[in-house]
Formats: sequence, structure tokens, C-alpha cells
Amino acid sequence: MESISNTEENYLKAIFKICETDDRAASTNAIAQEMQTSAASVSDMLKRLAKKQLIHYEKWKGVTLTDTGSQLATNLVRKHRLWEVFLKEKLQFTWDEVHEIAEQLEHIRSPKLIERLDQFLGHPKFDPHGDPIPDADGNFSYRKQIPLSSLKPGETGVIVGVQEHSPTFLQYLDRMKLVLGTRVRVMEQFEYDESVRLRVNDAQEILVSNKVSQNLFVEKAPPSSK
Amino acid sequence: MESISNTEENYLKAIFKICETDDRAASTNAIAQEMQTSAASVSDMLKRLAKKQLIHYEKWKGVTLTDTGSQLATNLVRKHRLWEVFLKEKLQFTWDEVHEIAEQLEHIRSPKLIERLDQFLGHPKFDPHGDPIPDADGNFSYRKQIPLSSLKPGETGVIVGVQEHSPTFLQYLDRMKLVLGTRVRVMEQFEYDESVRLRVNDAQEILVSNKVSQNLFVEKAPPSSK
DNA sequence: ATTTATTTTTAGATTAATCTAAACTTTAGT
DNA sequence: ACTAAAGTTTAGATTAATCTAAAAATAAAT
Ligand SMILES: [Mn+2]
Ligand SMILES: [Mn+2]
Ligand SMILES: [Mn+2]
Ligand SMILES: [Mn+2]
Repeated sequence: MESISNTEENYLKAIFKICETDDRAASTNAIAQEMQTSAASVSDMLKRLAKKQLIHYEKWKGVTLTDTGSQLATNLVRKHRLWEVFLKEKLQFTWDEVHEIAEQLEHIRSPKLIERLDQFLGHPKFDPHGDPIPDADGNFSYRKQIPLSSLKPGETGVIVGVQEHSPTFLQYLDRMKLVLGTRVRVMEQFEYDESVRLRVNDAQEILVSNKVSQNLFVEKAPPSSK
Repeated sequence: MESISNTEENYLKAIFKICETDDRAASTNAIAQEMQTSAASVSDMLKRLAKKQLIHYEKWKGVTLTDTGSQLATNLVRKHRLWEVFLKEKLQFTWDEVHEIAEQLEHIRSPKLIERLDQFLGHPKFDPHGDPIPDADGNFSYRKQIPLSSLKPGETGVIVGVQEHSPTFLQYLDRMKLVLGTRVRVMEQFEYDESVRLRVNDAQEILVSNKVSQNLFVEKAPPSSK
């Protein structure tokens, strides 16, 4: 049983992410972009991952994860997101700070540690960005979330996640008080630039751009009683 | 400003440990043994550490840490021991389990993380093995500890640390209820094999070998009032 | 159907970290 | 003082991971 390096783990995670969002084989270029490296380096690594039976790889065809590869990637996602919860809930980090540190913590190898951490955190189902945390068997919780941009005027939703994870976006959301759990009602939609006027938590109103409303996920809610 | 690899960090820690206990330049062989590697590998690495100005190195002479090297090593010790406290106090790991995981966690790079962790743990001064945790400035708490084997019959001490850190020794101590904070009075000392009979917490009596009493540190206590 | 552009792979080099075997220096024993 | 032993360094190879430049395959455009 060969052991797997941090770098290999990062490649698996990248492939997992690409296949998950686009739902097809990951191309060399896509992986190179995700990993911030050259296509040549990716080609090299793909050979190694294929030899270890972690990916299905045929030259010129792109790659998908094998079952073992997929399990490893899912476990990495689990670790990453649990650490993010830890950093936010126990160490008072903000949601724009946690990702970078979790990128390191996710590589700590100790199954017992991660199960204890999960228990310590109360078996959270979602991370600070609203992303689902797979359980020990690799099962994700699903949720019927839609982009805020798809709500029609008069409709209400609760913010449950973000599409984009950049610190600048998350900091913007903090400033606007558009955090997870916030209730937003679409008051008006401007055709011109597709910006929307929102009522936040049945209180103040703000205007957000289309870019913002496309990157926020909400769970549709029945109209507020008031 | 060159960055430092995990491997380099481990070498610094090894050198720190050797210089600390023996209080003289660390020899290539000593480092090789501590790092579980060959003397040749150590020689290679010493050149690199010297080039980075982390050690004072002259061929055939052995090495000592420079100020920056020493600072880095101390910070590693700080991180290692804080993580050990976390694992024991928050995640209910036993003191024989924490070291191995802390060996990984100590390499996480985030000054903010470690300060938050320190705060979360209530600024502990000692780790689960009774070893002092340096503060953010690198200052250690000292304590007048002596080996249990140096107590004379009739004298009493409180267990505050261990000399040896092997899981088997720590598990033995758990079994014997000789954990940190335990009060032990030397009842009788056998000249033949230098084993001692102890009264534990003013209650039951047990016999421990010389090897055990040499590897346990106690703080001398005034005789119990009873 | 050719040509052009894009994508992917190979070739050849580089760096960190390691190894074994051989050479060299220092220390210890007679 | 000389020789043997122990300790340390160099020489030469290897492996993971990366890079740039060049070649090859695929896709797109005329
Ligand atoms: Mn993240
Ligand atoms: Mn996240
Ligand atoms: Mn330890
Ligand atoms: Mn310790």
C-alpha cells in the first residue's frame, strides 16, 4: 500500500472539484488552472496518479477519479470543512480567513483525530460557507438551494451558501450583513444592470449587484407573515 | 526571505533537543539518530541549514543553532506542545497518543492560529507530559523538578513530568495511576535492585522499578499533615 | 479537406531530500 | 607514535515535483 503525498492529495481534490461542478472528465488544462501550475506538470502527475490507480487516465482524453481516488478526495473535503468549522466556531476566525488555514490542516493524517474533531464540533452538516460536510462514509447532505438572482420580486429566501469563496467577496458580505441565515426579500429588480433591491431581515433595504446575487445561494422561504 | 520546509524544521527541532539536553554542539551522528536517517543525509542538510543561516556549522565540529534557528525551533516546540494540550483537553486523547499527531500539527504555518489556540486553551504553561510550553516570546517556565528516584524514604513528591515519552511507558503509568498531579511518598527503598515502594495519593501502595522511578519527575512536597 | 489554433504530451533540466559506498578526519588504544 | 576504530564528509545515484521549450494530437476555421 503506497502512501500518498500532500501534492497528490491536492491533485485529487482539484480533479474532484472539476468533475463535480462540470460533471465530466477533467481536462489537463482545467487541472493546471485549478492547481496554479503548468499543463506539463499536470501530465506528469496524471501518470503517477494513474499508476497508483487513483484516476482513470487515457492520453488526450481527460481524467476521472477511481473509487479509491474519489473516496480519498471526499475524505479530504470532509477534513477541510470540519477544520473550517473548528476555526470559525472555536477559534473565532472569520469565514474569509478559514480556507487558507484549512488547506494545510486537511493534510493531517489521523482518522481518529478527524472523528474526534467531528464529535467535538457536534457533527456539523455544513461548513462556514454553507458547503455540505460529507459524513465518515462519504455521504453529503443535499439541500435545494438556488442563486439569489433567480428569486423574483416579492419572493423571500434565507442565505445558505456562497458560490464564490474569495475573501474579498466574503468580506463584502460581512460588511453588508449578508451572512448565512440572513432572510432576504427581493423588493425590486432593475432590468438595466440586473441589480436588485433587497430587504434584509425584514429591516433595512440595500442594493446589490447582479454579480453578488448570482454568487449567493438561498433557500426559498414562504413569504413572511407580516 | 527563504521559506523553510517541514524537513528543515524537523532538523532544527532535533538539533535544539540535542543541544538542550547535552548542552553542547550537536554531532552529526546524534542528529542522524534523532532523525532516524543516515549521517550522509545529515551532512547534506547541515550545509543547507548553514547557508540559510539557521545553524553555526564548521566541518568536523558539530553544530549549534543561530538566534533565528533557535527562535524557529522554540516556536515549533510551542506549537507542538499547544497542540498536544488541545488533543488531550479538548479531544480526549490520552497522553500516549498526542505526540504522534502533534508531530504533524506542529508544521501548520499560521501565527494567528497558534495565538488563538493558546487563548482557546487558556494559555497553558505545561503540556500533557509536564513539559513547559514557551510563550510567544520564546520564554519557558521553569520548575524545580527532580527524578522520583532521588527522593529518600519518608519523602513525598507530586508527579509533574516524565523523562521518557514512549507510549508504552505512559500506558504503564496510566495503569498504575501514576499520572501528573499524583502525590507519591517513598515508603521503602530496596537496595538490591533500587526498586521503591510508594504510597499513592495517601492511599494504596505499589512497587515500582528503578527504571520507572528514574523516568518520573516530581516536585518535592512537605510531608503530608496526616 | 487543408490550414490554423488549441490542447496535451514528451524531452531535458533543476531542486530538495534521500540513499549506499567510498574517502577522509579525528579519537582512542596499544 | 602508530594503528585501528569511530565519526564525518564527499561522490554518485535515485525519486518526487516542478519548469521551459518543443513535438504531437485534437479541435476549429476557412
Ligand atoms: Mn475552503
Ligand atoms: Mn468552505
Ligand atoms: Mn511530543
Ligand atoms: Mn509533550
